[in-house]
Amino acid sequence: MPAHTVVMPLTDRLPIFELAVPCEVFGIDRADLADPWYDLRLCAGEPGTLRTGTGLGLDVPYGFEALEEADTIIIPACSRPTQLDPPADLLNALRRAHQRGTRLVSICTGAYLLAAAGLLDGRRATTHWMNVVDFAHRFPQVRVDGGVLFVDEGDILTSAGTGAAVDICLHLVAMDHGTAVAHSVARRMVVPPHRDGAQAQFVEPPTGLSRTDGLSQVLDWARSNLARQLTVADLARQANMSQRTFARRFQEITGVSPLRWLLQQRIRYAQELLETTDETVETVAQRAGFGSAAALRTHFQRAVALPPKTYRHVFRTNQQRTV
DNA sequence: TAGTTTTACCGCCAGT
DNA sequence: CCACTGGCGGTAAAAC
Repeated sequence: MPAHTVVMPLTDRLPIFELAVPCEVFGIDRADLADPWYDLRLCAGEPGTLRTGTGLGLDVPYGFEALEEADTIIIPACSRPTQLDPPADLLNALRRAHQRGTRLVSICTGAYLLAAAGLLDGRRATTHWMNVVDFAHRFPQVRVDGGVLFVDEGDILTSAGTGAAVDICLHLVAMDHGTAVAHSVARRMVVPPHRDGAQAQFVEPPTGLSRTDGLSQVLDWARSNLARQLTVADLARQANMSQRTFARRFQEITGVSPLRWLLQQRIRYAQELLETTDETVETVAQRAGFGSAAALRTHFQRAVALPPKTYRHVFRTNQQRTV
């Protein structure tokens, strides 16, 4: 099987971080986790040296024609002038790629290019929260959601600012190679496992700590006690809050309701068990805190779009030591 | 697969 | 007045 080709079109004066994250995830050979890993190519429209927003010079090996061979195109953040007046040849290349069925992914303000190409019309999308108002004004046909880390529409994915680049890249790895591999990459990058797309673009208040602290302990506790079939009432008790207040704070901080979050954790743990053990679906269901295998199947099918057994079959094939 | 019981969610509002 | 908590009840969702 040839490596999945990821191509990133770069534009002048782009910020460096959103460029660096996909390089870290896809550009390093991680054949020990999944073989082959990805084939990452950087391309640009302008000949000669490209500069990042901070003035660093980049020699880019490919032109935009490289986009034609991409399985996935990741559009990193771009400078304000590029947002307002994107290169027409790049927009055309993106439209053609979309027609071919290429997976398109934007990071941060890269969403401006997808929107300018008309590819987000009528769809849900996100971008950096600081740009949401401007974006919505410029592209009223796009249903922009400034409250999530990323939006996965299947063939087109858009992610929020800066740090969310990590989340969406790991999300792509999880879809292509399973959650265990994505977790390994996260561990090597020394970032938390992987946040769900629906999670809020939560920004820690300047004074920090106290607001989230009580809750994050409860989340850790819940994650390590999944098998106990915890209810929302149990979590509220653990947090020392009334159920009403707990639900409210939970929603504010994680962006999802308590039960949704619990289900996400259970699904994710079930995925990991399916990938890394030979336990029966019944046992996996128990260990992940589902009341029955039937309940696991229902939720698993809805969240992952595959039945548990099929999922195991797909992702156990190249299962190996994960660091 | 359908039907019943239990649990969660969220707007509303009163109390601090 | 504001900011927050927490109880109630209708509806939606999950569990059985």
